[in-house]
Amino acid sequence: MVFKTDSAKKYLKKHGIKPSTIRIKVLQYLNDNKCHPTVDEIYKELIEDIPTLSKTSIYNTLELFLEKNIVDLVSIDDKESRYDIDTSAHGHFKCDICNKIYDFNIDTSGLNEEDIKGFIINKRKIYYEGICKDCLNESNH
Amino acid sequence: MVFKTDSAKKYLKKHGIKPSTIRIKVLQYLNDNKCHPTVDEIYKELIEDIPTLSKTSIYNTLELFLEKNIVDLVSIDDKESRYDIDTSAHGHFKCDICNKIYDFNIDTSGLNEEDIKGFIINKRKIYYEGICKDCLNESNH
DNA sequence: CTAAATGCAAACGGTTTGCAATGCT
DNA sequence: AGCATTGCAAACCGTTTGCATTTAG
Repeated sequence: MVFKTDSAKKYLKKHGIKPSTIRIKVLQYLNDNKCHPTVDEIYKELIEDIPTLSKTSIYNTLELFLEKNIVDLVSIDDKESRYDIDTSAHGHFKCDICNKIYDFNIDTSGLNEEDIKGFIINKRKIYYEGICKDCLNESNH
Repeated sequence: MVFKTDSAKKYLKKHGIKPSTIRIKVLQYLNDNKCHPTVDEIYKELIEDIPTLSKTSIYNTLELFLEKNIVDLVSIDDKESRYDIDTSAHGHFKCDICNKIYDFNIDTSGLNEEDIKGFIINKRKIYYEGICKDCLNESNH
């Protein structure tokens, strides 16, 4: 699903973000690459289109997107931050072998949250680690 | 609950760790301060007892503890790593106001993990963010 | 014209690394 | 003596900062 420039502009405006060139490109990249990219991955891709691009701008843009709640920060990787355009409730699974990150649906509504009753919960981050199916099959060869 | 030096030694040996002075002290610190301390916090405390202590040794020790599975890494704080001597299944709540980290019991057995069926799950990390009761009360004054 | 957005280079800070010094058996 | 542990200093690297430059309405 490609995010046309016009739709991207509208989308940003709707969320109170002035649609600059970089912001539109980053939004489109996130939408086309839902693999929770890092700043570096986004930068390496967009520098092809925008030769004067700086990483600072990527950082600024993602910071703004986080504030406006159109992306989520994924901290499953201890080294660098990843960004997810899918802000709906779901979990992330990281394979210890291939390091791929999988999304998975998770219904947290049934969870017993007695211990933190009366707390305001703004975000639930569910990170699993283990070995994915592909890597398990690989090791059976 | 204080971890006597002898018990700490036994505990380390049982988990295949040679009990050096630093390892014993770090274990005792983690056991006495179950607030998921950072490397810096541990270092600042232990340097009082061991004037020649280096941060590298704290890093080494915690790395070893992680390998031997007697501590868990808590990555709820994006800036620095925290370490938890309680390796039983439980969630962590971080207050956005006071930054305190609360443990809470959570029963993940009821979660629907259909999407990652066939995966080996080694670790489930549950991080919540929001506002804790204390800070909510504070704002009512 | 003006304010916002972008770019650049340096700084920052938690963590890692290589190696020398020390400690333990 | 020999091997593991510890300490030191520098390197590393993702991220932040300050400020100059450019862009857009």
